[in-house]
Amino acid sequence: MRPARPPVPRRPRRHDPGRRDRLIDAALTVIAERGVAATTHREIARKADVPLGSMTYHFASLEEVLAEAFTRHADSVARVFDERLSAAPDRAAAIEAVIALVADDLLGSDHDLVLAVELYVAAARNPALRAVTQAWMARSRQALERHFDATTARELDALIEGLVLHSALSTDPMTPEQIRHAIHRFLR
Amino acid sequence: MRPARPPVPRRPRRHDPGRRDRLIDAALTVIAERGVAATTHREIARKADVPLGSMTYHFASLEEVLAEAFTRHADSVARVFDERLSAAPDRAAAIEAVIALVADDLLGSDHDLVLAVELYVAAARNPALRAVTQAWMARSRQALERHFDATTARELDALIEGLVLHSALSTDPMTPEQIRHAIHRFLR
DNA sequence: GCTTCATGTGTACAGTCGTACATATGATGC
DNA sequence: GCATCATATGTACGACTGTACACATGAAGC
Repeated sequence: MRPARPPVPRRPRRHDPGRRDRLIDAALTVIAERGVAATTHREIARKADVPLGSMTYHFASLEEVLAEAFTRHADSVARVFDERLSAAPDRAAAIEAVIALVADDLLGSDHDLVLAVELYVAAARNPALRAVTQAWMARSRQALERHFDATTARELDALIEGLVLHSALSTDPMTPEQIRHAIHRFLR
Repeated sequence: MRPARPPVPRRPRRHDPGRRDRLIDAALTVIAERGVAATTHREIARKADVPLGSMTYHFASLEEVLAEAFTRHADSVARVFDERLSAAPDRAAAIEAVIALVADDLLGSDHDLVLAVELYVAAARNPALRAVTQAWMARSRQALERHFDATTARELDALIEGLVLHSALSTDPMTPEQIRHAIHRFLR
């Protein structure tokens, strides 16, 4: 008799609803840890512990994965932004909310920090991602406009961006007190 | 007789001193046009119109090319920064110099804009490039300190960063008047 | 003029990539 | 139970990558 075909260790099929979601999360993890440049089908699949073929089944292209991942990330950051600001009863509280946003939420997590910058360069080349970025910016500006006039909101948004980016790239990041000082100075 | 080996059109050897410099410039062009991710030995060689082998002769690795390119770019931007600010006789002129820097130099050239963001993400993963970024930041802060105290210089530097980045990514970039307004507001 | 060797040129190689696709399997609706 | 088909899995393919390297050539020093 012919020997049974050699025992190719085919991994058992898994019932895995929500795998697509997990893949998007895995993609975000890979982007944050390794950068968009190193974010490949294979790397994401490895992180999520699924076979390569699963990527092409759930996504039409790598671009689609990136777009979905960044959209999810921007949504989650924007949500925090909204919550912090809508919880502020007055302007003074709003200023504190902004300071907390920058010092705690944005600078508190290297993860988020890197994701933002990665999104920026990706957006520079990819129209779909540029749309994600713009929706994100519009949303945070809108949140600021709950408490500040449109011009102030726009300028403040830019200042926040600068403070975060500047701190992110510095070996000597600004302290929360320095952040507070800069924001108060602008809004004084 | 054996036919002469088919006429492989070997390109004539060129006497080309300064080729290494041209390659670094070509690398900057490729980075600006296509992004770090698409910046390959072959792409740079094509842009500079030299054979692939020339890349590995002049540079030990692609990383080395990127580091040299970004260093050159940072130097050239920092030089403009220095010149604008050292030409300002007083604080009022310095403020105008800063406005001109942002509105004309930084936002005036998509090229420079993209290079800055590309450098930021590359720096996030590459220690050599992080050093380049930090030297650049230190230098621009130092230029600002000709006219402003250290704290103001640092905050202003961050604001500039934010204004530039924010405008770069927006479909609706700030006008020079809006830039002027934001900077005056901060320094008022 | 001859030698030397820095510089210039072409090509090969092994690895990784995105994507396509053939095949397997079990949850679901009947 | 049975059929269906969305989902899961493994693999193949051509394209492109960084890098190594063999060979060519002519400028520079003697």
